[in-house]
Amino acid sequence: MPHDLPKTYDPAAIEDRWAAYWLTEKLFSVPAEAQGSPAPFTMLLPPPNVTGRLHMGHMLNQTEMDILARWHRMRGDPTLWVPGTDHAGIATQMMVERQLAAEGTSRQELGRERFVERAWQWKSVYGGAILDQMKRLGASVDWSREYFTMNERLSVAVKEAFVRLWEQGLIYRGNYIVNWDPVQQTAVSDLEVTHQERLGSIYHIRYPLADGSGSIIIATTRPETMLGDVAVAVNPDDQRYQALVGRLLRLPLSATYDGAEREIPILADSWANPEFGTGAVKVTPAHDPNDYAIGERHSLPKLTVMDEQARIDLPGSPYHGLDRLAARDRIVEDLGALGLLVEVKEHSMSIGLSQRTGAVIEPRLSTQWFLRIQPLADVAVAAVEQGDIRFTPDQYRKTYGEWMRNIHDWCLSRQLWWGHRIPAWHCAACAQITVARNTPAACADCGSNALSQETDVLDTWFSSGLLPFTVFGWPEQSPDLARFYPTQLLVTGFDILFFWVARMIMLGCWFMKDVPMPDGSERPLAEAVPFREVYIHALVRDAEGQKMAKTKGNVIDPIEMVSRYGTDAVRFTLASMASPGTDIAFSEARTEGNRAFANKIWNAARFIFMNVDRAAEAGIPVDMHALGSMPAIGEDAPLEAQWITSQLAATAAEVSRALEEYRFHEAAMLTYQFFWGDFCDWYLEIVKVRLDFADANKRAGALEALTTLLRTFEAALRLLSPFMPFLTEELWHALYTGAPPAPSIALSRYPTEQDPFPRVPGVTQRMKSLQDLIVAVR
RNA sequence: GGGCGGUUAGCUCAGCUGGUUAGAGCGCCUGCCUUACAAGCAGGAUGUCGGGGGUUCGAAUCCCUCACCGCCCACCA
Repeated sequence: MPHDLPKTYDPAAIEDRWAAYWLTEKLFSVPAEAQGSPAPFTMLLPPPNVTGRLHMGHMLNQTEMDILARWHRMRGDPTLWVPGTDHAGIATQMMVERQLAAEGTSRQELGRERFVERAWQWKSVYGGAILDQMKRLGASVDWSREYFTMNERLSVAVKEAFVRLWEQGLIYRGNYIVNWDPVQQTAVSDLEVTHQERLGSIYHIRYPLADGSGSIIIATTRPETMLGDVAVAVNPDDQRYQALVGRLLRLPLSATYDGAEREIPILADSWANPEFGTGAVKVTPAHDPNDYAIGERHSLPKLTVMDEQARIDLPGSPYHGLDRLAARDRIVEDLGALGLLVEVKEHSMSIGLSQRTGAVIEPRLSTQWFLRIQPLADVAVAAVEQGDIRFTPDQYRKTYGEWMRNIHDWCLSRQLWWGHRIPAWHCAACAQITVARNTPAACADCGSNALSQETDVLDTWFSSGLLPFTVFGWPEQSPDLARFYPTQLLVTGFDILFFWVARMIMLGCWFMKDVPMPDGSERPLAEAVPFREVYIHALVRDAEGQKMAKTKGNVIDPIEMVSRYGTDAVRFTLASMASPGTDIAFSEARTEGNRAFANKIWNAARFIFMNVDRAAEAGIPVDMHALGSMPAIGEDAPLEAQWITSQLAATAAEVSRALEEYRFHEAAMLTYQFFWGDFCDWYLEIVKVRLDFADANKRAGALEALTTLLRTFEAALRLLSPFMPFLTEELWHALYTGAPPAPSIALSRYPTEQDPFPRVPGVTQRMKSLQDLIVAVR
């Protein structure tokens, strides 16, 4: 019997069951048809990496999105929430390599083809685990539309996007200085480099003039790069050096690999800062971005002196084969022996580290593929400035704008094996490049068939940046694309504002402006944007407000929390702390409190069901399905009935208002206060005395009270449902004794200010007097 | 070097566009197994809202300033 609930709420007993039910019944699948119906509410789930497990940040993200999705769905909006996972190039490749290392083998030993196979195996195991965890959290996504960023369909779209950009002249390939990760041996973008303040040394080194008439002292933090020096620059306005400009220096140590000491010029360049060091700066175009720029300005040669692993690459030299740091020590030593090391000082500097591997980034000259970003950035700036995309909190609009206005070309290529391979083919005969959607039979230039495909893959964020339209079938003009693009809202963390949000805006606006509207008209920018709104949430920290990190050992596993307190309690905790713009200090104590809240609701249901049963025993069964057609609460109804229904209406209105502005904490607290404070503490206590079915004289009143109680409770469950989907689903079905009016409470309607009960004016004041009286008596 | 956020009860945090005795959870104190719930009920204590100055009839809330904490961005050897 559904009314026979255990005394204590046990989430584990019901959550798996409902998660499976929502899945098998495909409750949240949305067809593309239904033209002319209300505008859909569409969201794209930020795809988790297939590298491992979900963390608290994912759970916060999914909780917020799920609350909004369920709320919109219950308000009657066709709601589509698309889930998926990301192949996460570097991150996944590293995991697989680590796994191989544990097996005593390596990527190189396996070869590209078999390595990629292994990566796919990894994906099916760990990608699957992540999806299972999402299901456990109750995310009301449309599983029929689930994607993986390297699926065949998405691969086609990625190639199409790349080829189009190439055809538009926006992609170029060239030898430029890039951020090089010597551990993964790949280029990474500026965003993938994190900077850390570290105390190092600055070395003052004497470079003698070629004619022996004197010397100049340069300052450097990376003496090993002097092997690739091609000049020394001084500021044109620097009085100290004006006479030396144009003269030649003999580069120390260069005789060891060049036969004789190489002569390099002193040149004037305003980059040299007279205030810094000695005012004279060595120029190494192949190993420093600033020096590269100087080299370009003065047409200097670019000498590469390090290999892919950041070892000195100068055959014949005593430094050959040494790691850059070992080489540094050796060079400093040698300079000292030569009497050319003038001074070594401690120096605090910002050092670039690879976000993924932690390796010190080595600026390196290499051939890479770039996207000319300015035209895309211009459109992306316009979209936000015109208000076609709105940020919450608004401060991120500014952050975004500043980044977008100072953007650099995007290095798209990665020297990895796991990822979308660049659709370009090199001709062995004429060395030309053929970029094509499908493997070309012959070189587009000379017709030779000696073609080999480019070995580089694309930056992961290139494919994920296309997702808002590729998930809906682009480049096909599919019904999904027509119906669901642009998406309504993106919910994500600030950590991927530039990586992902900004890229989606650029690529979405750029490609979609060329796709006509469903009626054939030209697409305005407001309809080309990938989403109309962005809600950016903060970080989930531990209870002490510390950032969670494996090294600190304070990482909280959401799945563990869920199995201990129930998904609803954890969700509610996150929601009740999710204030826009503020980090969340996840507190287990608070989660316990919310588990108590779930238990409170559970027991309120038990009390109500007990009375329904008592009424039935007294010969007055209540038909839940008939409650909707009962007259509304009138002025002749008891005060507490008028009051609780008014409170419900007011709360429903306020919750909706809070959710409209993404004030999750407020929405959650409102439901909490209504349910516990108003409904349980006051209303239930007062109504208890009326529920006397034994006394025939009181039966009419008792039945009326029970009716209002049931109607209010049923509406309260719906009010709470987006926040606590499992518990409310269970109780809602129980309330209807297993025969509910809809397959799920998620498909019922959200309470509004009018529905189910209109507010009664003045009742709050009258109730307040009664409450004051009762408190006084106590 | 730019930019942003924070500083409110013992702890973790709310307090939106300024308005009656500043709130929540947990913790603490007192009394209750009242037949929905001890993961509960009733009651209680606790805050010169970081310091200073200003605007206002009125400021935790707006402005200035100082202090401390945190974050983001940036090619200064």
